[in-house]
Amino acid sequence: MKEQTTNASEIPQCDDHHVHDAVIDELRPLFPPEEHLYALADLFKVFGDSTRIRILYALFESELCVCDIAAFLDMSISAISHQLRILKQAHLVKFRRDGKTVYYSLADDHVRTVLGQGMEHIEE
Amino acid sequence: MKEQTTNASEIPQCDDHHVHDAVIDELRPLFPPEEHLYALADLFKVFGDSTRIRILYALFESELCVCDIAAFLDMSISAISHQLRILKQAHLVKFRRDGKTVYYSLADDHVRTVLGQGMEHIEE
DNA sequence: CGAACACTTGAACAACTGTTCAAATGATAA
DNA sequence: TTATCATTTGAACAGTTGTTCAAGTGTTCG
Repeated sequence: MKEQTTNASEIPQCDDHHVHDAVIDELRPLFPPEEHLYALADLFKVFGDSTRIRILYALFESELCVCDIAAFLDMSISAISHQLRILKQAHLVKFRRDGKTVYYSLADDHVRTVLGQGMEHIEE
Repeated sequence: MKEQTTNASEIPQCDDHHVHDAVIDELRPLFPPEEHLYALADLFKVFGDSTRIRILYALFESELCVCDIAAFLDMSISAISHQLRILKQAHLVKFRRDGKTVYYSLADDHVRTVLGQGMEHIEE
């Protein structure tokens, strides 16, 4: 049985590191800052829910109010509103208020690009 | 207090739908098939974890064995192996066995593109 | 003002997810 | 064969997440 390291500071290692150490040493300076990687994971986490994906595609062509999105996706207004807050915090959607109604739309074309890239990967 | 629909088949709706109904009717035929949207969310879900993001960036330059990835990211071999399985299932990484050692690498350039697109969104 | 409407928010709960630990598999060499 | 190394796998557990329900804003109009 292989010993497992419980403490993260004890680095697990292969017994003979031959070439690998060199590759890793070259890799380290090219590696993005940890904070960027966490931010990136958080961004994709927002895309990683089917309700939010469906909301984003609903907004693909034009802005919509919360109520319309809920009707279109056949979900409760509350559920949609909660998800819109998450999309808002991630700067994937923006909104404007007109009287009692709040209209949401995609924040920028970047959102469309990311969705498109992902869809390409799916469809191959 | 607003009534909430518990049953998803009862569609919540704004009282006056004025223009919105027309917009939605135009939207529906353009909307991607539900199965594509679920697949897309599942794909982004895989990107939506910092460990997996770090693994993918570790593989950005060259293939690595499980043990090297674990050493590089300062995590247990078991944890890395579990995540590699998820990445494998999503066709984001591929692998080859050489004796006792298993080498993992990015499945294709699509992965690099998606990561890059996401990173661009972060850095602005 | 008060009523009605559109939306937001907080708490609660079930469902899901990532890591750990322990055990198993696969491959090589003695 | 046995021993050892590299990796995989399953179960369990804590932490996270999405939806619902109920209550709360904010806006308009009479």
